Amino acid sequence: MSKKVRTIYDLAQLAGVSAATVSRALAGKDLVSAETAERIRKLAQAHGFRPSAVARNLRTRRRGAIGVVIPLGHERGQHISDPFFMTMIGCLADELTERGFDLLLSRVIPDREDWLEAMVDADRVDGLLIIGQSDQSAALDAVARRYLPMVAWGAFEQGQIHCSVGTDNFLGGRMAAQHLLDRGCRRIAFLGNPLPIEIRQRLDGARAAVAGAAGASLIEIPTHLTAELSAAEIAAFLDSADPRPDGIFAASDLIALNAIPLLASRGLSVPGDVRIVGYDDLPISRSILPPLTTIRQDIATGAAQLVDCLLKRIEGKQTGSVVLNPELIVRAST
Amino acid sequence: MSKKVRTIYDLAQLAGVSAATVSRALAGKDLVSAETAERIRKLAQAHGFRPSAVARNLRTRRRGAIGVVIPLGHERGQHISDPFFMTMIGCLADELTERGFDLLLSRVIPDREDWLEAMVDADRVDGLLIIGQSDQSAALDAVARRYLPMVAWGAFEQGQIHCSVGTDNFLGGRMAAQHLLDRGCRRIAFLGNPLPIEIRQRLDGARAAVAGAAGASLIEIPTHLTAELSAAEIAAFLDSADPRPDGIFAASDLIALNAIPLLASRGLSVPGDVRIVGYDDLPISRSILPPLTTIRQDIATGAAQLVDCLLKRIEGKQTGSVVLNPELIVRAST
DNA sequence: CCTCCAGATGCAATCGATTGTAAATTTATT
DNA sequence: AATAAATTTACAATCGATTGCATCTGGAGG
Repeated sequence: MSKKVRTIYDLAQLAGVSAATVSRALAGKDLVSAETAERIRKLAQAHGFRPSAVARNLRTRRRGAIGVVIPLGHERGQHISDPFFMTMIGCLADELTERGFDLLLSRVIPDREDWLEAMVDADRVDGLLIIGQSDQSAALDAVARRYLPMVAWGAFEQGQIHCSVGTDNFLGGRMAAQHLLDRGCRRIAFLGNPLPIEIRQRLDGARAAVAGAAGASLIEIPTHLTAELSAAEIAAFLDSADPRPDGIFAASDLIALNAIPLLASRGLSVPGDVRIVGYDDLPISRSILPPLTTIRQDIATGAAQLVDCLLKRIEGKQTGSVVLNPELIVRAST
Repeated sequence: MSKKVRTIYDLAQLAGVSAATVSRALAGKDLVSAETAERIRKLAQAHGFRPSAVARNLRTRRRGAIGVVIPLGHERGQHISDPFFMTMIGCLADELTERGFDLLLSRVIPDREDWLEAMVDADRVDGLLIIGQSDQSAALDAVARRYLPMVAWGAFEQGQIHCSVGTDNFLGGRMAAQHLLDRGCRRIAFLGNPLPIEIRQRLDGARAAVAGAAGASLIEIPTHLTAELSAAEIAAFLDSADPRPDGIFAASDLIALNAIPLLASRGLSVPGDVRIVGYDDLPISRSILPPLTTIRQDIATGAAQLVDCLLKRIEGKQTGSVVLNPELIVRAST
């Protein structure tokens, strides 16, 4: 074995052609004859040669990578354990690799205001995906004015400048509440922190449904931001509520998961005494007892739409925002 | 405002110096006078100029990015919803950005054998972190022979070639079982699929503890690979076991979370009738009812160690594998 | 047998920053 | 004042691939 083939020049020498020909052969251009191309490709394979992505990126002015910005949790943990994000990342990774892009992951650093500008100026990626805009809508709009290839996951609001892809949280909330009403519930409790816009929209949906049902009322219980820490608040509500609710709409499955054992420990059966609906359709929601009725967001479709929009924008086209429909999954908890 | 400053040449012209000086000033080298450097830096700031990372990478032969390989789940979902990975990614992102590296995320594509080779040859990253080696130890060893900057999270086995960082699963398993024994349990059930090496080591630890206790026995119940799907198997075991176990060691918190409602629905109280220990110390384990006793892996420390090892290796130094100690967190479930 | 054309290949500039070394400038020394 | 020493700055090569344009080759057509 001779010395390692590092560059297309090495390979060109081996093949007895010029570097340009090697480059074209490996890129699959039709300017080289089929047989030469084949020979070069075989040679590259044999020597385990892959052209340097960095050099290519410099020349072609394309980065071959998409930046994905996610509110990743650590000890201080906000969404730290929400499986939703993990699933989303997985789906995005699939979509992006399929289209030949790498995935550059970034943490949001909340204490710096120019995090988005910095990302854009660093120019290491062809586009940006923002997962979980929460309350950054204004920041996104500001950047969206001058930077096209950026799409955000989450709520759609009238008047926003940036492009977003997400499910219709209002509709989802209404479906959940309506389902409880259809099952005969009349005193419905909403568990969740309405500060993030997505949650507020779900609450709005629930309000709309309840307002349309005779004799029904909605009790709104703001829980802690972090689902895991909200158990105490839920317990306090359950012990003080009089009369007790006969239906619960939890703004996320994680909250429902916290609530169910609390109900059980108070001798309340699900769905006998209280019916409960979650949101997200986490995998675990299917296997707990009783299996949880929930509103499902199709994450795979969402990820595909995100990437579609982004690629269109990378090509310079404008795209509108996408609002997907959520789906009611009925299980034993109602 | 004149036309956009895109390159150091543009900036050099503005500043009335050469590109080389700009480059050095921005890089903070001491070859340029302090005042010139300051002037250039101000100018760069004013024009929102950042030197191209791609060009720099090409010249310096450094990539400024670390590849993180994770078994990301999608629909077929294996670890799809395990919050452990999300937390790990978050911690790694912190450690890496702090040290000036980007995080390039990759999905494992299980059907291709050369996934690791491809990653290495693509040469887009300075090093690789493998999270969740599961059964790929041999593949890792093969690559480790020729590729230094790679560290894997997970189990350490005698004789492995590659560098790994992880907690002592044997010790963790023994601690969990010993804790149950100390609480007076004598018929202990182990719930978990022992195929992944990490789980097998936990089982081995549990065996060792039980073997050392008079009159105690260990019942090994292999559950489904995916924690979420294992409920049926656990139920089947609970209904057939005679006598019923008085202690349960779940190989992960997720499994314990599945098991607890099953126990409750059979009229078995925790910890009155059955004590139960989990593994991982997920955030939700603290807030369920009863709060779960568990074995905690310190993910933050693990992530820091992973990055430390990797950076040493990028500098060409050898490093040994690191085995961290797990910690028993006692809560109300035992 | 010569010209022409199309297809295949090579030349050389280019992407944007880094850096060894040479040149220019300033400061120190006698 | 003249030279040596030290400090700044500029020149130009380099990283490795891409690509417009020029060149070469071989066969068709006249």
